[in-house]
Parts: sequence; structure tokens; C-alpha cells
Amino acid sequence: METVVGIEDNDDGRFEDSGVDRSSSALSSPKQISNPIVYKLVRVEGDGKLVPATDDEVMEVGDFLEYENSEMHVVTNTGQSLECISIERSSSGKLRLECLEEADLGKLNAKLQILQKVKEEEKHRISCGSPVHSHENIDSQCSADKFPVMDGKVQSETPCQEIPSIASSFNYTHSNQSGSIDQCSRPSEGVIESGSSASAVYSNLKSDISMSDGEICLDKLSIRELHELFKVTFGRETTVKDKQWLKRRIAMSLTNSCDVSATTFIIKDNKIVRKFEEDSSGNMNAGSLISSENMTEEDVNFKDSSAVDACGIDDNQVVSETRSENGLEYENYQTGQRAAKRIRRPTKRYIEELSENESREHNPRLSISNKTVGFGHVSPTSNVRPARNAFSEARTYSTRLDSLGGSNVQIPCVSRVRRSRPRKDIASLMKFHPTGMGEAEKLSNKLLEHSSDAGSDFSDKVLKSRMPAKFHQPSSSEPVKEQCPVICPIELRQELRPKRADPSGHTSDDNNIVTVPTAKGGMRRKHHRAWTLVEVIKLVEGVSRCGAGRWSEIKRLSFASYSYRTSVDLKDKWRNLLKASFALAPADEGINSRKHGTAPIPEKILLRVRELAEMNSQVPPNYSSSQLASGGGSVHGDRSGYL
DNA sequence: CTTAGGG
DNA sequence: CCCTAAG
Repeated sequence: METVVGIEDNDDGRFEDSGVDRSSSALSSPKQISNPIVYKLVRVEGDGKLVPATDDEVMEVGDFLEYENSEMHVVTNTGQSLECISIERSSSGKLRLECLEEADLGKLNAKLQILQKVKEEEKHRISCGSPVHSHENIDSQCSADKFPVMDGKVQSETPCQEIPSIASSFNYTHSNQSGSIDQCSRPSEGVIESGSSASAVYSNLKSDISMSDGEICLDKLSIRELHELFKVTFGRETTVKDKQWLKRRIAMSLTNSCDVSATTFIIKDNKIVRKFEEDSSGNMNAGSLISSENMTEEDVNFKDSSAVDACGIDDNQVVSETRSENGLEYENYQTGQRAAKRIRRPTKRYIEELSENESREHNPRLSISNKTVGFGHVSPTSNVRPARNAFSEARTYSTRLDSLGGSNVQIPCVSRVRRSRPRKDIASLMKFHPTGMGEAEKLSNKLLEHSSDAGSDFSDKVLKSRMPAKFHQPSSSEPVKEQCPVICPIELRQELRPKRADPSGHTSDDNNIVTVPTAKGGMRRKHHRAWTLVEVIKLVEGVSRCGAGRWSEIKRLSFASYSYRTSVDLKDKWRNLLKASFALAPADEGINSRKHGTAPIPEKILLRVRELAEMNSQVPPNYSSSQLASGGGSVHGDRSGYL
């Protein structure tokens, strides 16, 4: 698939065209939306110039891209979702990667136009003192499709399905009408209701959306209003009651940009411009205030749910959206929930246990929205990463060729993407608030199967490993944290890297080890770190090379990049392997007959293990020499003679 | 510190 | 995985 990149310039807050012609896009041809997205990686210079990303830069985010790629197509098909990534590297030379849907800008502007139109009409109506309809039908089913579209451009033949956001934009203003075409034909009708308490909602909405102040502040909208807006935007109703979610979605739709804070926009000269840091503090306050003020009963449940950072890295939602198109609103909602959960604020207890200093920054949305990027620096629970988790939940199986002992073996690879994900923030959090750890874990629970702790792990064995590994994989698989117990933004990238990407072996998954303080004062590893096939293979190779028993050496040679896996671990694993290899019916010679549920370790490997074991006479007398020595020949290039 | 074994 | 006793 091709690639696009939407670039966005932070400095003037304006959308920058990334070379893709957007002007012609959105409004007219719905096709464009379904067209493949094209991405391009560029860097935004300080002066706002776009510079093609260098290879290095690309590399830097390569993992990220890899990650996205697989999902991208899904998104593409929806025709309406957008996938965004935003990576910023430094304050000065920003490396930004964004994927914007081609039609986004156009769409956006179209929407604005519509809005403006509406607004004008409203004004007109108001000035005329036209009566206002009650909002009796606020929740009416008024389907967007039924309404005539005012804007000619939009009207054209935009399939509402495809671009509901546009088609319904207008509708939005009067969607609350009972759905009668008549009324609808009078666009401004019903929406405007200045002063009427009955339709306060709408008047509110109106004012909020109005551009007089040149600003759309989703924060000010109530749930209901958000619903409306949502409907307008996406052409369908939603039952989701999570405000944050709604806001985010709407905002995303509006800007189609990822690092939208879902909060505030400024409209300038018919262009939507984002509001940036300048007013961050203000926004923050406003945001928090509003969010609590406007909270309706329905919201209560989500009160503490913080929105996923607006960065739109939430693929689930995007995907789910497509689904809900089929009426699976529930699912949509669920996903939304999940999204919220991911960054969901810790439960009360957790919060309580947090120190005050933390509490303020605790709303991820806020913090993020104010830090255009602030990846790892935001609140502990907000993370961009988890978004990927759902995705990674699906394991991808594949086979790869691995050479073991000289022969090629087809090994099934389960890539548990994102099996563990060291969240620096969490790490630091746990470190500073050990008591809160339990909660923190609950949070990351399924998502972060192995939440790892960088902070406390420097006290662990990792320290002991004075391996040169550090030089092998500087930023990825090393316990760098030792140096910076707090937060190492540098390492963030690492998290993007899918696990075991490289069969060659030097792919350690993450380096972080979760350790928990033990009663005796020592540190204890918390989770089992499943041995991956790669590791096993390396181990076997190591043993074949150095001989069983020289674990520290093997560790040094083959596991330098695996900061966890101590030599003892290797030994233990080997022991298990031995057991396994011999457990496997000596009669069948490994051809098959493996107990179900047994580790997916390929026979060949076990065979090899056995072989090695034999060579080292670690073999139980019964199974000695004979069968293996001969039969095993098929498996290896015979490195015998090592030990 | 590294190994070997038991738990 | 952890713990510990032995080189």
C-alpha cells in the first residue's frame, strides 16, 4: 500500500499540506475516500518546512510503521476512519509522522462551510424571531440520509454511507426535528432556540458550534449534544455515553488529525486550526471544569475515565467504526469502552495512593492535549501503546526458516506482539508508589500482560549482567533504566517494536523485568517470561557450542541481548528441555506423539536437545547412545566434538 | 561468581 | 522461577 503522510506543522498550528492534493479531495468524490491512502514520512523543520525523512528517521519510526501497516488496510476500507500516528522526536527538529486521510482537509473545510451556512441561517432566523421547535424529538431517529443536503458540493452524490460526516453535517443542526422533511427543508429550524430553556441544549450547542468566537469547544457540549454532533459527523446515532470518546471521535473526524486533543479548535479564515500549547493551561482547567460540570448522570460511570490520548492511535476504534456501520453500535461502544479503559484512570484507591503531585496531571487527555506529543511523559496510565494491545491480542502465526544445527527447520512462530510493554511511566509510578502497584497492574492487566518495571529493576539481577550487550542493542534490549530510573523517553521507540521481529535472534523482546520486592529484601521476578522459540533455539545452539553447564558463557554468547534470562535461567530451561526431549516417547523418535498441551517446541529442537544431551552424557542410561546418535544425524550438521 | 539441584 | 549449597 502506498503511503501518505499528513504533516502538520506545529508552529503556526495550521494544517500543512503534505504534498497530497487535498483541495480537490474531500468534497466531491467519495471515491477518494476509499482510495488507498498514501503515506510519506517527512520531518517538520523548525521553520515549518517539510523535509523528507532520512533513512535513519524512517528507521526510527519504522517499527511503528510496521505496526501500523498491518492494520492500515483495514482502516483504509472503512473509507471513513483515519489512522494516525504522531511521533515527535525533539522539540527542535521534530520528527512527525502522521497519516491523514487524503480527504480529510477537504472534508473538514466542507464541514466548516456547512456549519457556517447553518450558522448564518440561524442568525437569520433568530433575527427574524422565528419560532423555535421544541426539542421533543431530540432523540428522534431522524436519519441523516433523509435530509436534504444544503451544500451543493456535498450534495452531489456523496453517499451518506461513505461520508456521513459531510452529508449529515448540515443535518446536524436540525436533526432533532421529528424527521419530517418539511421541517428539514428549513434548515435552521428547531435548532435555534435562543433563550428557550426547553431547548437549552441546542442553543448551547449552537453557540458552541457557532463560529462567532471562532472556536469549537467540544468540552462544552453535553453528552447529548455530543451525540448529535456525532450523528452529524458520522451519519449515525451512537449510544456511547462516554463523553471523552465522543469528543475524541468527533474531533478526529473534524480534523482528521491524530493528535487532536479532542478539545479545542480554532477556526480561522474558514480553516480549522488547532489550538496549541499556548492556551494549554487554560484549556486544562476549562476542560476539567467542564467535564465535571456537564457531566450528566449517564456520565457518572465514566467520570474518571480519561480519554485515550487524542493521538488517535487507537486502531480499534477506527476499525470498530466500520463495524458499527452495520449497526453494531454495541460493539462500537464496547471498543470505546475499552479504549477508555486502557487509559482509564486508576481506581479511587489507586488515586488516593498517588501523591498529589500526580493527581493534577492525571487526566491524560489534558496532559496530552497540551503536550502535542508528550509520549512517555504523560500520566502514568495514559499510554499510547496500549491502544495497540487489542490488536496484538491476535497472535499471528507464521513459520520461518531457522537453521538449527545445520539443518533448516520450519518453525512456527507465534509472534505475540506486545506481549509485554514496559511503560516507563508505569514503571516510575510503581517505583514511587509501590503500594499502588496492585492497582496499576489491574489497569494494565490484560493489556499489559507483563507490565514491566524499569524503575525497580535496576536493583535486580539485570544489574549483575554486566554484559557488553549494552553495546549491541543500545536502546532496545538493555536495562538502560538503571541510569534513568525515572523516565527514559529514549526508550519509547523500543516499545513500538514488535516482538521477535528478527529470527536471527538478536531480537530480544523487551528488556524490562518486573520485579517485586520480596519479604527478604531481595527482588523477585514477578512474571513468568515464557521462553520463546527463538530463545530456546539460541539456548540449544549455545549448549551445542559451549556445552551444557557453561551457562554463564552461553548467556554471554547467545543471550547477551536478553537482559533477563540469567545463566540460571538458561540452566533451568535446559533442564526442562532435557526433560521434555526425553519425555517425548523414545519409541516414536519425535516424529509425532507429543502430548497435547505440551510446549510447541518443535520436535527437531527436542531431538537436538537430546542429541546434545547425549553428547554430554547427560543422558539417562536407558536412552543412551544408540537410537539418538544415529537417528539424530538427520537433524544436525553434527557439531559433535565440542564437549 | 558460577553451578547444580531441589522446591 | 526461586533459593541455596558447593566449588
